[in-house]
Amino acid sequence: MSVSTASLAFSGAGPIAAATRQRVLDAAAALDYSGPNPLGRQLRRGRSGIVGVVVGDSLRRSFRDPVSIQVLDGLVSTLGPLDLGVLLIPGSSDPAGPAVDPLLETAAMDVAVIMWGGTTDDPMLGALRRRGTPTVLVEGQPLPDVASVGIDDRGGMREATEHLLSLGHTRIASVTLPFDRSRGEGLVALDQMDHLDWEITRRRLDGVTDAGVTPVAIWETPASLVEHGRTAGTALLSTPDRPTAIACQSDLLASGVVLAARELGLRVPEDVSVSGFDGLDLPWLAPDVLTTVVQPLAEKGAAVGHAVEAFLAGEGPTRRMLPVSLRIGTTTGPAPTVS
Amino acid sequence: MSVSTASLAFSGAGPIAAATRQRVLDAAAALDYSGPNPLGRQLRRGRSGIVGVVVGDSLRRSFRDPVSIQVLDGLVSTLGPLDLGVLLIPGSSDPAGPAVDPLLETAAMDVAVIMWGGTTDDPMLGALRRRGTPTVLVEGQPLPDVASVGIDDRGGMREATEHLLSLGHTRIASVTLPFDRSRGEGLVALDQMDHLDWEITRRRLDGVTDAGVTPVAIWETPASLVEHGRTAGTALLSTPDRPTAIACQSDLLASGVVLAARELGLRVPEDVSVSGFDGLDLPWLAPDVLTTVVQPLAEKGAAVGHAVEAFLAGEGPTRRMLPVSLRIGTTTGPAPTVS
DNA sequence: GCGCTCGGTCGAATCGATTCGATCGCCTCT
DNA sequence: AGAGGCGATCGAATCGATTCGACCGAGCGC
Repeated sequence: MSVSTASLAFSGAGPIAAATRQRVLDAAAALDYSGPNPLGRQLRRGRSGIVGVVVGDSLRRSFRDPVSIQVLDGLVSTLGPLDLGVLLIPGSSDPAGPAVDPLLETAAMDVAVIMWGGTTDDPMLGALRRRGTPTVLVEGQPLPDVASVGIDDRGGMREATEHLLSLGHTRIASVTLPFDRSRGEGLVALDQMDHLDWEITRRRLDGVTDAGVTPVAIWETPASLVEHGRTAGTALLSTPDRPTAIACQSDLLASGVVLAARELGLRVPEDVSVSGFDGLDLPWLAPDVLTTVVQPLAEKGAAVGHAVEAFLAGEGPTRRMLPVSLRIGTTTGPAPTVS
Repeated sequence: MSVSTASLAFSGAGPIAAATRQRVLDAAAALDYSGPNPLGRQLRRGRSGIVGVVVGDSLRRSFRDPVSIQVLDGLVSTLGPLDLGVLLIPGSSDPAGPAVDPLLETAAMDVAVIMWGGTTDDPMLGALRRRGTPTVLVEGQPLPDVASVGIDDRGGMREATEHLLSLGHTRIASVTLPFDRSRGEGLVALDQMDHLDWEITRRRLDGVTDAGVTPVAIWETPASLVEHGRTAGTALLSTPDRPTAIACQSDLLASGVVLAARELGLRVPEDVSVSGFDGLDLPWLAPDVLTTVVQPLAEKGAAVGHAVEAFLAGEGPTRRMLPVSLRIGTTTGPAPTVS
């Protein structure tokens, strides 16, 4: 029998007699041949069936972030039925090392996805453009030739800030995500605002401004983690003229701030109000429920999946912005009356 | 110029004149050819440079587990320098769906890794054997032809239990990981012990027995998550003759039990002692520090990486067992005097 | 001056599957 | 009975890079 017949037998497509098919399968079993070699198939098809996903910077850090996880989960759920696999690509964690992971340069992938599509001059984008790999950017600024998926960060943060204003707060501080790749930690002076290079941080900060608020303090954190929120909260709430409300750019940061407040003997929300961003479930804050801007995380992953699908269908880069909504919990309340 | 010369120019191997090399690169730039196509290279090499990793069952659940994350991180760190990529393969989460993810059957991979290498009759192992893909099993029972990486679960749990014994505890309960794929939740009667199919759960339970203890209650949880620990703790500590110590099979479960105890108004460790397993940092338990069996998570990932490396070097399946150590924190103390 | 050697370049085979067009019977319709 | 049609099978080209052996010219030693 010929190779072409065997191929027909395995693929199932094309006209083939049942008897021949069985004969091929028997022969395959005898030679313990276990189906077509994926590499040959991929070369012929010109498709690897693989989507490279750059998850934040270091894996350890990204994977501790429930936000990334849930988006990734939504993405995988969408890609699975399309017979696409997800190749994990570490972002550049080590400033001394290469700017982009070698996988990004050499691995076979049909489409690349950059979660946390960060800063404006990202070298990863250059590498992908050079290779001609279609790219989906999550939470980055829109670029020509690059598909993007984002949420209404700015509007959501504006809404949260307006909620605080309506409760009578005037001394509002902000705890933010990193400003740039150097990931500083601490108070940001007004004259340092120009090194704000991370798109998502900028947009969420702009939302506060949109509500007409100038924060009494801006605290930058190196990553969205509870411990950094705790550090920020401890610092911000230990000052004599402490803020009465703290708007955080993520739920993990916010929950750290709440923990810090509790440790300092402050009541939430009677003494200080705290708001977050993301809409996570935070069981360890129980019985408190965080006031937060809820973003549709699984849908975001699905939207990324659809953007990938569109690329593979030969359509151009797509652009999608998902809505957010404010969820009012128990961590925000009326501003304390001045004493 | 010829294709072979071009290949030499790009690979850098083989004798090639600098002038020719430059000419090739210029021509490549002119035709905007961006280096060799990975698929052709892979087909020729017979290697895809990809390691398929099956992470627990559903991605959402696995990624909420810091243990998986840290092992995965250690693995990626080891694989990166070897120019190997990690392909994420969802485990079988949906009992109605296919037993193994199609990726496991069709994706190109040089080696497969199964984290949480679970139950004895795992259909994934069959699929991989059929394909002839070398396989590394984490926390599974040793099998011929399959490399394995594990820790001394049994000894560690024995040590933790002996620690509780030395504090005078006699009424010791156990909160366990899932027994089998059905993932029940609740008290396990003694006559149901035979459906204990998950290797890791069995070994950790055996460790308790090794110390000479018969648990006064065994509570099975569907997954290693804080909320399941809280449910278990609430149930076990609400009974009139409650245990004075609870040995948990994971830190997340243990932290849930501690939270439940606090909610019930019980003091830890004065009223009830709690021990965990894994050695995670649990900031939300602060200022308490969990007594736990510490396992080297990043090293475990690295060990998996080395097992992969050994396979690719043509060596047979390797086997590795890593040591654990007991870390005594503030959540265990002398048994309360009987009233 | 002749031949040998070595650095550099080129041809061609190979990895494994897919797929288009061609071929070959056999059945059916007229 | 002859011709047309259709279902089944086969050949051969193709995807793109790697690599072994062959080949060619120049330089060097005898």
